[in-house]
Amino acid sequence: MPQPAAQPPQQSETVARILAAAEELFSRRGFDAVSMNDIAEAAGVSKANIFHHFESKNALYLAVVRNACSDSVERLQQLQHEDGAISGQLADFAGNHLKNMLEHDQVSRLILREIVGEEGARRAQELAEKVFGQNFAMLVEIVRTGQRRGELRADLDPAMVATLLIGANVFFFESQEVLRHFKDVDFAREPERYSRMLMDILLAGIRAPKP
Amino acid sequence: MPQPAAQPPQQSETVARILAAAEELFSRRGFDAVSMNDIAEAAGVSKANIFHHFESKNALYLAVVRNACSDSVERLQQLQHEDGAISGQLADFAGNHLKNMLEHDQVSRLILREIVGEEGARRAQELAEKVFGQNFAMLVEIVRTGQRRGELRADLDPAMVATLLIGANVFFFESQEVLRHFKDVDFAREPERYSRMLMDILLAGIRAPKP
DNA sequence: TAAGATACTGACCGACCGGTCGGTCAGAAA
DNA sequence: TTTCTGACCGACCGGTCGGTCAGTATCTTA
Repeated sequence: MPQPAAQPPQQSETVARILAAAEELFSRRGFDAVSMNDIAEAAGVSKANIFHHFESKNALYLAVVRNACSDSVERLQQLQHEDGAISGQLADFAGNHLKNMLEHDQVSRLILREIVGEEGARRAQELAEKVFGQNFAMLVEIVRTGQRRGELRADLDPAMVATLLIGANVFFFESQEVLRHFKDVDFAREPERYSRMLMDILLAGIRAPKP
Repeated sequence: MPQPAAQPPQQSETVARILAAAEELFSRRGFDAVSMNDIAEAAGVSKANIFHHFESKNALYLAVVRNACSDSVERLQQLQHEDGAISGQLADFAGNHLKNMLEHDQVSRLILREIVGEEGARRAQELAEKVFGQNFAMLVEIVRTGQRRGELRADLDPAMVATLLIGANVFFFESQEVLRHFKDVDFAREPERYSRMLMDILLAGIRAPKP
C-alpha cells in the first residue's frame, strides 16, 4: 500500500477527524472560546477519547497548528523560479501569498493568531514563527537578488521591502471585513486588484531609477 | 467649581479604578482570559461592587472601549494642517499614527482586537470601527488633496494609498515582537526609522512624475 | 480461542466562571 | 433623630470548564 509518505507516521481516521474539527473551531473562534466538549461533539467522539489521543487541550492545539504549518511553506516554495524579472517574481510572490492566505483562511487565521495574538498566549508561537520566518526570508532573498542585478534600488533595506509587502497582505487579509464598510474602499472584495494596485505602488517605489 | 467639562458627567474614583484595571487586563490578555475576579482584585474592590457599577462583563468591556476610543481620534485630528507639501503631511500623519499606537499600546491593542479580532466576538465593533474609519477617512482626504494639487499620481486609488500606509503601521505595531527575532530585520525597535523608510518607499511610489 | 493491547465511553471531579443575594455602613435629607 | 440612599461586601448560585477514571468494546496475535 504505497503512501504519499508525508506526515509523521500516519493518522488514524479518528485522530484526523478530531484535528479537522479542532482546526475549524480554533481558527473560527480562538482558543479560549472553544471547549473540549465542542470539539468532541463536532468530531463525533467522546471528550474522553480526545484526551486519550492528546495529552491536553494545549497539546491538541499545538498539533493542529503543527498540522497547518506543514503545508503552508511548501506551497510558496514551489512557486519560486530563478528566471524572469525580479518585479515579476515579487508580484507573483505577493499575489500567491495573498491568494494562499485567503484560500486557506482558517489555517492562516490560526497561524496569524499565534504570531499577532495575545501576550500571555505562547502556545505554538515558535512553530508559527518558523513558518512565517521562512516566508519572510524567502522574500528577502528575492529582493536582495533584485538589488544585486541592479533592478531594485540598492539604498533600501531588503527586510523593509519584505515587511511592507507581507504587511500589506496580512493587513488586507485580517481587515477585509472592516474595509468593506468604508465608503472610499471598493477593492475589499477583489484581492487580485488589491495585489495589482499594491505592486503598482510598491514597484514604483523600489525600482532602480533609469541610468 | 469649574471642570474641564469633558467626559460624560464625571467618574467616581472607584469607577475610574475599575475602568483602568479592566483596560489594562483586557488589552493585555483579551476578553475571555480576564475574569471579573481578576479585575476586582486589580482594582482593589469586590466583584459585587463592579456589578453594582456595570450591568455585566460585556457592559464593562464596552465602557472600557468607549473610554479608549474617545481620545484616539482627537489626537490625530489636532495634528492636521492645511499648509505644507502633501508629502510632509503624509509623513507626519504616518509618523504620528505609529507613535500614537505605540505610546498608547494598550488602548491600541484593545481597539485593534475589536477590528481584527475573532469572528464571533462582536462586542464593541461598531465603536472601534468608527474610530478606525475616521482616521482612514482623514488620510484619504489628504491623499485626494495631493492628487488635486498634482503632487501625487492621479491614477492611484486614494483609498489604496491610505490602506497601504495604515496597514504598514498596524502590521509593524502588531508584529513588532516577532520581527525582532528575524535576523534580517534590524529596525524592529526603531519605529522612527521604520516610518522614515516606509515614507521613502511609499512616496517614491505615489509621487507624480516630474513633467 | 484465550490473552492482551488499544480505542473508546459515560460518569464524574474540583476549580472557576459570570452573576446574585442579603446585608452593612457612611452620609445626605427630613 | 429618623429615614432613606447608594456604595460596598462576603457568601453563594447554577453552570461550564479541563481533565480523570473505571470499565467496555474491538482488534491483534499466538
